[in-house]
Formats: sequence, structure tokens, C-alpha cells
Amino acid sequence: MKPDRKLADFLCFAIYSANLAFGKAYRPILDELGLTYTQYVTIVALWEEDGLTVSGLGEKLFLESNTLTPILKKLEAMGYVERVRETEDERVVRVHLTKSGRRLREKALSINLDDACGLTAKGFSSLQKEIVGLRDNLLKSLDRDD
Amino acid sequence: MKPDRKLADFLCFAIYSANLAFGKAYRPILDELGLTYTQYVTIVALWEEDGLTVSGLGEKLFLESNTLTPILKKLEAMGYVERVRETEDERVVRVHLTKSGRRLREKALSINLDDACGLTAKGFSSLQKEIVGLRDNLLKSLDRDD
DNA sequence: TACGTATAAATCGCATGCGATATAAAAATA
DNA sequence: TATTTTTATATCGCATGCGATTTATACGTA
Repeated sequence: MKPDRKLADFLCFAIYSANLAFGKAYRPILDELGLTYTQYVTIVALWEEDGLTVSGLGEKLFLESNTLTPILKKLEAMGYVERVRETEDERVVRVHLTKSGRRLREKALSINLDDACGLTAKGFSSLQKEIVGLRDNLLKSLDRDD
Repeated sequence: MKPDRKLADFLCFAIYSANLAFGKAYRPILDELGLTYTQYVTIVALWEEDGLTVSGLGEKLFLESNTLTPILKKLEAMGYVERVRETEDERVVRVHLTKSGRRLREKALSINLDDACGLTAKGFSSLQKEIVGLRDNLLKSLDRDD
């Protein structure tokens, strides 16, 4: 079957533009906390599992050290995380939320854009799972190509 | 109901990470064309409707002149588009695909990541529409807040 | 016509993402 | 043990996105 030619039918563009829309929706909320979106999800990930290594955090966030290191250094400068190099293996850096970081994450627990999504609870959850499935399929297909 | 606390259940993070995954999937393909993803969708949009103004193109791509102008200048330097300031209203710039730009878009017609998405034709189309709906709901809710 | 306002692009600065590479340390192996 | 290879993080450069502002032009109105 011939592929879609119109941008409005591209799945990749739906994702791309939805990501921009989430960015626009989150910005005013996160501005009040003084966080960017990436900083926010980094803190959420560490709240969920503290003391991750840079690469472990990267697996959760789908990012690598080239992106994470500058972000973590900034979060450290802000006082929300601590980067500790391991003594047994000095290549490894573990990242911990500080007390201030935990307080910030608790403040952020009230963030809720569900209404803005215009979905039922069921619809929200199933859409979320479908997109995660899509993401994982894309990444799997990339692994196969190596 | 209490909001999800785990990153893996965030709808915004599903979209965010799926967007990164699409980026990783597209990069090797677009590298062969010498295009970035944003340059690619810009050319697709102009192929669909040529001679758009910068702001008209921005409505299609959900971007504004601060992002588009540098990209359009680069595409112009590459010879794929032409930027023409209108004579009746010199504030307006219209963007046209060059012959070379049309050739490039035709080459790109063969790009197809459908298999990598792991979806049936029906599933693909309905997921695409759901995500577009989500995006539009998010943007609508932002309008209301102004 | 003169002047304030609105509009379209462009400019600037900051924060990502990421390919390529560098650095340093650990592991493997000759 | 000496040397090579692998691994974890960091650095660098480029290309977005976007808020804030600037510039240039058009428009509205006294």
C-alpha cells in the first residue's frame, strides 16, 4: 500500500506535534517550579528509584550521558541532586535526590494535565500503553538493524 | 483519582520517549538525504502546499518564526527552498520549493517506517488519529487559559 | 497627514538531543 | 606484568524549540 503523503496523516508527525503540545502545556506549570521538562522527568525518575547511575538513569529516560551530564550538573548546581563517583569503580557516577529535590518532587505531585488531554481514564491508559508499545517496537527494530 | 507517579505511566513521557524513538529511527534514513527531521517535515509540508508564508507554514508545523526562519534559511542555502518577500506586503515572506527541493521530496516518498511501528493498518490509522486528537485537545485547553 | 498600534519576520539567548570524540578507569589477554 | 580492549562518563559542535525582544511594514484614527 502506498504510504501517506500528507503530513496530517504521518504517525511520526502526530507524535512530534503532540510532544510540542505537551511542552507548551507543561511550560507554564514547570516555570513556577523553575524546572524544564527534562529536568522534571529526571527528578521524577530519581524519586522513583534513587541512586541510579548516569547510564541507568539514561535507560529510564532514553537519553545518554552526552545529554544527561550537563542536565545533572545543572540540577546539582540548583541543589536538587548530588552526583557521587563510586570508589570501587571510579567510572561510575551515582545520582541522588537531595532533601530539596524530594521536596520539589512532592510539590510537583499536584501537576495534572489529565483534563487537558480530553480522555476518559480508560482511554488515557490504553492510549498511553499503545504509544509505549509503538516506542518499544521502533527501538526493537533499530536493534535488529545493527 | 490520584495521578500516576511512575514515569512509565505518564502519557506525556510516552509521547516524549516515542518522539525520541522516531528520531532515532529516522536519523539514518534522513542522513542519506542530508536532512534533519525538521527539515524533512518542512519540505513535506511545502510539497503539500507550496508558497506558504512563514506563519502559514508555522501553523502546519506547530512552529513559529523564531524556529522556522533559521531552518528556512538553511534550506535555502542548500537550494531546496526559495524565500520571497511579498511586494504588496513586505512583512510577509512566502516559501517555495525549488525543483531540487521537489526532487528531494520525491526521493523521500519511499521512506516508510510502518513495519518498524509494529501496527496493523487499522491500528496505525486509529492510533494516529487518537494522538492528533490528544494534541488538539491540549492546544485547545491552552487557548482557553489565555 | 501624523502618530500610535498591530502584525510578520527576524534576532538573541538558553536548554535540550545527539553524533563524534576524548578521558579515565577497569577488564581481558598476551 | 604489560598491553590491548572495553566501559562509563564527559566534552564538543550542530540543529532544533521557544520566550523575549527587535525591526520593518501596514493599518487605524485623530
